[in-house]
Amino acid sequence: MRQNNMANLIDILKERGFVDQTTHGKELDQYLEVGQVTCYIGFDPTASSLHVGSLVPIMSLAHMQRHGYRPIALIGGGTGLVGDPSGKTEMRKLLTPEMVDENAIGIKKQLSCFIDFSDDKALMLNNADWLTKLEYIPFLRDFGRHFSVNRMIKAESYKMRLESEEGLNFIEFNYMLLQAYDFLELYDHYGCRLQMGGSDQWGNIVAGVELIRRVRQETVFGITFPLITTSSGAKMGKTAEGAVWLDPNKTSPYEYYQYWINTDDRDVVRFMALFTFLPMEEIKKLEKLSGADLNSAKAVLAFEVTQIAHGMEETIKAYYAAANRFGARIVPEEIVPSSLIPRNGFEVSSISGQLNGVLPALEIEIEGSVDSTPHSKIEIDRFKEGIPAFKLYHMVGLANSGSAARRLIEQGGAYVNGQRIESFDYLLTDSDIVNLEILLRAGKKRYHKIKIIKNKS
RNA sequence: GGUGGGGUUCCCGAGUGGUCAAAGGGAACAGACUGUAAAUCUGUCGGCGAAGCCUUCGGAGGUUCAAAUCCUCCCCCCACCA
Repeated sequence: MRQNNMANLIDILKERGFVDQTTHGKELDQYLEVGQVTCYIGFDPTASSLHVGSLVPIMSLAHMQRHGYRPIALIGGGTGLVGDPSGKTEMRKLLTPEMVDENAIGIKKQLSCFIDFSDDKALMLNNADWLTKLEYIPFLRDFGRHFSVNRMIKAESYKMRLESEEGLNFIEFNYMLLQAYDFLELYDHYGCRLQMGGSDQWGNIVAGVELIRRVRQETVFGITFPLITTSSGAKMGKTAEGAVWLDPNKTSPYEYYQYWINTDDRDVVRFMALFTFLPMEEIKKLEKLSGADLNSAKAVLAFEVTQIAHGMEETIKAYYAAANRFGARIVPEEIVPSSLIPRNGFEVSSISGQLNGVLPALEIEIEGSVDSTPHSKIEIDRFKEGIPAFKLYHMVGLANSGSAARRLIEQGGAYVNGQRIESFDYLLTDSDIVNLEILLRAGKKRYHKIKIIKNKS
């Protein structure tokens, strides 16, 4: 699926919806045509995992690499100690160096799923390596003098904070200089001439571009991505449970798949362009679809996006779990032919045949546990005297408290093995066990399976 | 350091002694409708096996039969002045 035609990368990124602003227009085009491009994006180590909100930068680096360019993922181990105020209404909690280090490790691992770091085809660096060694006075004298406070306070990225109640304190105000210095460092040591980032990073990127012009008399470039929101106006990747993480331990592949399959109709095409590598010609054809016809496109989207983050095996499992629960979707051949999604419903034979050669080992896996519905294990003895439904719902996490579970049940949103339960203290006993399982459902689409195990003894 | 304003339940924000688990809005959850979509309408929205009781209004004390509301000290934020 590698696209080796040398269509201008900018055009490709633009076509797929990655570009908000760029510096320099033509000169940037020329730079990208020469090849030998090294570009970087910074990632904040504010958590041990990245989430869906970081997918745009990640995918853009992946595109860079697919075009033979060398991406640098810069972990903000140093800048994370300061905190970026750009576009934020309030100050972030300062991270301790220990937290930053720990988070950086998790992020490195995740980026490796998207970008190939072998043989220096891409680099992963941590700006703590140089930022923490800076000395204050030399830094101020060498670099501080190149920054105009007058200009800085006019920057859009600080504006929100300057106007807010909370204001902006000095440590945060410094952030821009540090990020500019990063760019210089990467330019000096790795020949990196392109920085990319979210649209809130514009000010920081331009600061780096100008610093390098002043101290090295060289031109470097910047590209920003648009802030991706869903059509209903929310930021990407937020659900009731919080962020949608890329770490399978924080957001299971099943939940991840479900997040994408629940994409708003209006977002399907746009998201497919941004978050998959599927060819644009095929994606564009989907624009004609409307209404329920988009559902098969959503399945493709969920399948592909999950596959990129979690691999084929986990994706198949999530696909099966969803098919079992909500019915399989037939995905016609003409819908995004490049996608490997099973197209004939969910007969195992049809899919394993299709995938032969792609992932030979998979066939065995499919026969086993293909269902990745969230589940927990409970000893059979506990059902001898029975467990009240609202307690069970609380226990397995389908409700956050006993009260929430009562409400859920009293409002008619609780189902045991597909049967709505009428009273909050309905007693679940052995008679509710089917094939050593009990299937709980909350609302329309949250499921939890209880697997019955023998008593420990 | 001085003066003034502020810190309320997930968020915004009302509340200045009992009628306050705390208005209103948003988010969220459930139901109806549906396509695992959106929009809409209805209900719910601190905890407890639910009777009543317990915890909550920056923190710690105090006044009072009664405190988010009054007093004292402390912490934090903002504005202006220095």
